[in-house]
Amino acid sequence: MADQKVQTLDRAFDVIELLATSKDGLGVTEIGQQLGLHKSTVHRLLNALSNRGYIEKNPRNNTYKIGLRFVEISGLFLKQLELKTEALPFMRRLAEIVGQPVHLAILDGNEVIYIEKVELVNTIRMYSQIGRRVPVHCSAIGKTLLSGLSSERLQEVLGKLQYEPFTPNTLCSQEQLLAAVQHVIKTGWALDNEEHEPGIRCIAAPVYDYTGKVIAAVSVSGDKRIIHPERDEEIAAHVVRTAQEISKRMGYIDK
Amino acid sequence: MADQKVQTLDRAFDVIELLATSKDGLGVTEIGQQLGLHKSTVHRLLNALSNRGYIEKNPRNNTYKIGLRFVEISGLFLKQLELKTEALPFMRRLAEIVGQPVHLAILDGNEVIYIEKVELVNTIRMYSQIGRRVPVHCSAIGKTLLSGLSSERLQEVLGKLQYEPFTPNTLCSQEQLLAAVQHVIKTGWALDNEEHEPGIRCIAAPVYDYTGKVIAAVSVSGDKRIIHPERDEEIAAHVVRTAQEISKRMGYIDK
DNA sequence: AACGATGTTTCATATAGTGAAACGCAGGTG
DNA sequence: CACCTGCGTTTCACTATATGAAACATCGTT
Repeated sequence: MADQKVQTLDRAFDVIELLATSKDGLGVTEIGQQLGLHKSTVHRLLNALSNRGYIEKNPRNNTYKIGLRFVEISGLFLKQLELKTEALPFMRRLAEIVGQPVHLAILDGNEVIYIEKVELVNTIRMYSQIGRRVPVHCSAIGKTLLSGLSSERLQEVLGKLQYEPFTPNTLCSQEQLLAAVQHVIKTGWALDNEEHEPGIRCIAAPVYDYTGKVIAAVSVSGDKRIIHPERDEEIAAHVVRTAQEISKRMGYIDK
Repeated sequence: MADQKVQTLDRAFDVIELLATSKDGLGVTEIGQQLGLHKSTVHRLLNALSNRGYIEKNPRNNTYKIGLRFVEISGLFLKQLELKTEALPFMRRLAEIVGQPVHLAILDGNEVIYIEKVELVNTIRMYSQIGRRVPVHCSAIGKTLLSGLSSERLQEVLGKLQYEPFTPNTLCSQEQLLAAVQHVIKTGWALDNEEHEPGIRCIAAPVYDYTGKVIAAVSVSGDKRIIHPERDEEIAAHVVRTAQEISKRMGYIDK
């Protein structure tokens, strides 16, 4: 049966999860009392787990806490995570919810590169393609990625941009773009209000990894009649949640 | 017996550790073959672990990999780590190896604050005290902590320092201090060559946490006849190793 | 010194975990 | 299309492992 239990494993992880939420470490008897296990059972499990480093004993007061081996296993796992692989299921779900194409992109120098894209069958064909570069200053994703830069690096990038006007709405100055980036920092999401293509609006949010850095941005794009200004907050909420879920997959630890 | 095994736990963690070092996920039969376990045993363990999220199954190709629950447990643990608690055993060991007082300090604005200190019984009494602030520009710890700042923040701090000369060796200019900080970045450790107290030399190295940021510095201080220039590389190696061990405890993931 | 609580160890016993066997399924081949 | 192979999944008789009651060791408190 797929949901068959293994009693010893369940007990061991009950112990681990209890210790993970306990700040000061717990003793054998205390753990047994909180989990309804005999103290000799707890003692045996703790010994086995500490032999492998998943739990550590404080010999001064005979309390146990989570061991470094958890961090090591987690680190091994995080190191080999592939953003696109982790992101895809969440992007698909977002595409289904909003009914519009979803992109994942990163910053490369002063440009945005799309690295993943999900679109449903009967949505309008976006010009965007995986691998395509788009300008930072007039994309929601660009502003989002800029929001993750240090102030110094941001100034450097802003100073190098060309501010080519694509539409009447394109932000054409450093001041305007800086204000937009600050808005992202404040609200947690960015808007492209027909700034790159006439009739196309876009909403994006940042993706973080375990170091707390912005590593990518995820976005929804579509015709202005669908990504209508009245729906901005609603759609932004979906995009932000998707970005948060991807961040969690990448090991981001909430403060 | 303290090293008594719990077979089921050991088998489960063998599976976990195999998956942690396998990039693409493994199937039931493959895991069984590599660990010398029957595939029905492996299947049961995988099911139990995936029910709790410690392992995840890829339903497309029936392979298993480490699950997000490991990252969550690790995150819970890392969030509540206390630097001083984790650092103390390593500081004690360093003090025993070098035979001199060992400090742990952080940056507070433009000053260094000692937050922990270990000294052996018969070492010379340092003026340093826990809680004491010392100037950034003429301490090994100060230069180490400066090395962890962004370029912009570093310039900001360097611009605000007073460069009060404590000894003939004190670095008295922004250029000198910047060069010293760049030396730390390059070599991984910093030297106070009688820059703060006549006759006292000091060697420090940076401590990182799981985000990859410099959160503290650890140092050894002593009389110049003991912390002799001829011993700098040797002592620096010990200090760097101690800082690396503390970093590892704080969840730092090596690249 | 006595007591109480906790941690540690022992060992008889019950049951949880094991693995052999069988079955289901998917992909490859002729 | 039928057959074969390998893998994943499930079943169940059996036994080896994990359990917990009891005893012992240790430590802090009175």
